[in-house]
Amino acid sequence: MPDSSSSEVADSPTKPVGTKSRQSASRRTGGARRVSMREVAQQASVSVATVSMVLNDNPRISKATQIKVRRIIDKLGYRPNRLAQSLSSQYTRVLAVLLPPLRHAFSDPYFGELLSGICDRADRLGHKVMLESAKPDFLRERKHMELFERRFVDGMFCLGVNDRHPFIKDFAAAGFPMVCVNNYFPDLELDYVVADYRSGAEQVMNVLLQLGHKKIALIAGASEAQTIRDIMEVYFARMRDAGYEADETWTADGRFTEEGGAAAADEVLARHPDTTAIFACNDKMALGAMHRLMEMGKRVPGDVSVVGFDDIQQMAFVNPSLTTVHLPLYEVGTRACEMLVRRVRGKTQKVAERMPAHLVLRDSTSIVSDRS
Amino acid sequence: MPDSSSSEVADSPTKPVGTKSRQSASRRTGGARRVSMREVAQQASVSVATVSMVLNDNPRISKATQIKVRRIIDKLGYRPNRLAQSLSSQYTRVLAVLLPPLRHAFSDPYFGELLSGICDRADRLGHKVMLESAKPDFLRERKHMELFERRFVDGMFCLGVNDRHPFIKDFAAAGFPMVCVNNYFPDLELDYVVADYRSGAEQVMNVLLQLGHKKIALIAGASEAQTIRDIMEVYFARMRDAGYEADETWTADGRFTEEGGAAAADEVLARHPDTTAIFACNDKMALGAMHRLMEMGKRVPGDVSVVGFDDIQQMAFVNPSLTTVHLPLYEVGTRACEMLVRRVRGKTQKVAERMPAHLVLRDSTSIVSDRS
DNA sequence: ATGATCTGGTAAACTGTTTAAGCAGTTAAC
DNA sequence: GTTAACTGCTTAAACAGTTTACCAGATCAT
Repeated sequence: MPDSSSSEVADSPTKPVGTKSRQSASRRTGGARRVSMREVAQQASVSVATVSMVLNDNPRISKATQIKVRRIIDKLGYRPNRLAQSLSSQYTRVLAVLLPPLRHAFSDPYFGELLSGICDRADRLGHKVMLESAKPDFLRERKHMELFERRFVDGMFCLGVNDRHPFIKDFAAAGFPMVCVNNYFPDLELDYVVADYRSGAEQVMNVLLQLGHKKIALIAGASEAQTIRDIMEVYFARMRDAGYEADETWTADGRFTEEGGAAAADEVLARHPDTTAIFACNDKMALGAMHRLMEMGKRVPGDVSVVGFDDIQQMAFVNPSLTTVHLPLYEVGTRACEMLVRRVRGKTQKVAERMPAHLVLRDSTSIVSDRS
Repeated sequence: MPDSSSSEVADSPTKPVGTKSRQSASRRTGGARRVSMREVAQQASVSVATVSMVLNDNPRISKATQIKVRRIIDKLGYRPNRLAQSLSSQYTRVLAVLLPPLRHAFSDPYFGELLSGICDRADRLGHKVMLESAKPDFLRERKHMELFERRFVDGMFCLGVNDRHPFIKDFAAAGFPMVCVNNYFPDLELDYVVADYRSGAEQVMNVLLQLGHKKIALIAGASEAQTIRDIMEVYFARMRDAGYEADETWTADGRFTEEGGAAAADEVLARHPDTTAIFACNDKMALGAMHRLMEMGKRVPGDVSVVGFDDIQQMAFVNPSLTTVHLPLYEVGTRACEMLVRRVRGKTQKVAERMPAHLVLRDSTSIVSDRS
């Protein structure tokens, strides 16, 4: 080592290093010669530091050197190794998306739309997106923390979390950048971006009440999520304000699935056969409920109106097309991404954002029929 | 450097290194002390190589040393840095999924289901999954190659590619591990896993013909995909065999979307108002077609039977529930993942696999009505 | 003429692993 | 009795970058 540095210049410029790295490179990438910074530096007769500075547009490099080095880079087809960059810079420029461990989480348009927004913006901000599923094992083994501790990622998005997921406190405690997407925890100091569920619910209740409905059932999802509780609160408040009956018997848990929605519709209609409207907290449950209603021989919206939430793509094409609340999920995703990146870069203030939702009136709702 | 080895033991074990790394560690992770292998080695009075071997369960390490080192690892809460591991080992254990740049690609249950299978299996095989969208820019800038060249990933899945995507040849040419998911290129030597579209199409044609349909239209997607061409071939062959009319006028391109399916239904019915059955190459187009038919006042399946392809989750809950071909998309995903990992590990033989598809008979199909 | 400042660059330390080579002592084989 | 193969570990060289401290020469003010 002590003498190799002195002999470095004397050596044939291409031979010694070239031979070595050719061996190690060919070990994996059959044929595709791997070029390192060192080789670029040698060919350009500058130091690796200079090459590094050229790549990072450091103003201390002269125009002439810039051009000289860039020419060699192009000639050799050099690409900086991202692992080495990350190891050195401490930034991986990778963000993780933590999805709930539901069987169809990935194929759920709700998560897909959020994901879509996240990915698009991440790409534009120069970040990669990694997918993780919050399986019980995953959390038990603290893998969500390992992602940071082992320098896999710079930051994380949490989708579909709720009060039964105490793990989300871990990030804040350890100071790891995390943004909660489309859910929030009023009593925790966490960054979040949500759609305005409350306003969405208000709009639904307004239209249903205006259409003359008095017997309105609510199909909720897990009531452990704050956004769902927001909807429930609005529902109960507006029913009470209007002077109509509304208690636990008018609600059922649909677990956010089509099957659950169908079962919940059964449940509610068994208890209140005179129900004239069903308000589901997401579109999948609404679809399931609608399907079950029709199986029961009820007409939608003739006998029962149905309203969903989320406005996922397909709902404009089902029969009847579904009245629902449009959530700007894509935008929630992009916004969340911007915030997470900002947080990764060191911003420390808590961020919280609420994005507008609006009702989309389609064919699954109508004026209450008088004979009921 | 030459004397530091002799003084290493004499030095206070915690002080010199500890001080240095505390500084650099605190630079990012506010408070969460970062522990490196070096510190573990020091505390355990062994070399870093030994710690490395302990972690990798190298049999040359004695039981006693194993325990001693592991105790220190636990005590310090040490986690190996994945970047350093990857840099050294040349394996990132990250796989990329390349999705087509469609507006709703992520929220499309078709891709979601494939993705779900890929992610689950990748996780079990110790790999992470990264998402990429094959936007025009992305390909033009050769980013799909950069992913490999810059050591982001070990391998790649290509979903939703077709003949208009010449870039997929690049991987094979450069020797980068890639598996084509649910599509294939008969004349290219690429690994792939597909569902058996041909058999699925046979089953559809069988049932439609058996139900007495003679005027069957086909809504295709991009005919640049081999799997779609497979369906078309089967369609034409079976129509010809049965002695029924079938030419270009009986087909339309639905671009795989609901809107496209609706437009295609319009097109086909304008040309052939006596159509009694529509066979769509995916469920979204089938849904769009069904919706349009009902808007036109046609009854499904009373006037026109509709069959889809893919069997995505929702289709059991739309009205009427959709008869479709169930593709084992989740399993295609898992299988593709197994193959890619094997390929990354050095397996060189070309792999090609076809997974069985089966018809799911639901309410959107019926015997042809005689009055048409 | 001389010290201060600026310019453009280099050497070396640093990020945190893996792994090939080596080493001293023991045992087995020829 | 020499060679060979273990054993359990260490050393040092990779891996491929970033960054900091320093340095030689040019410019400038005094």
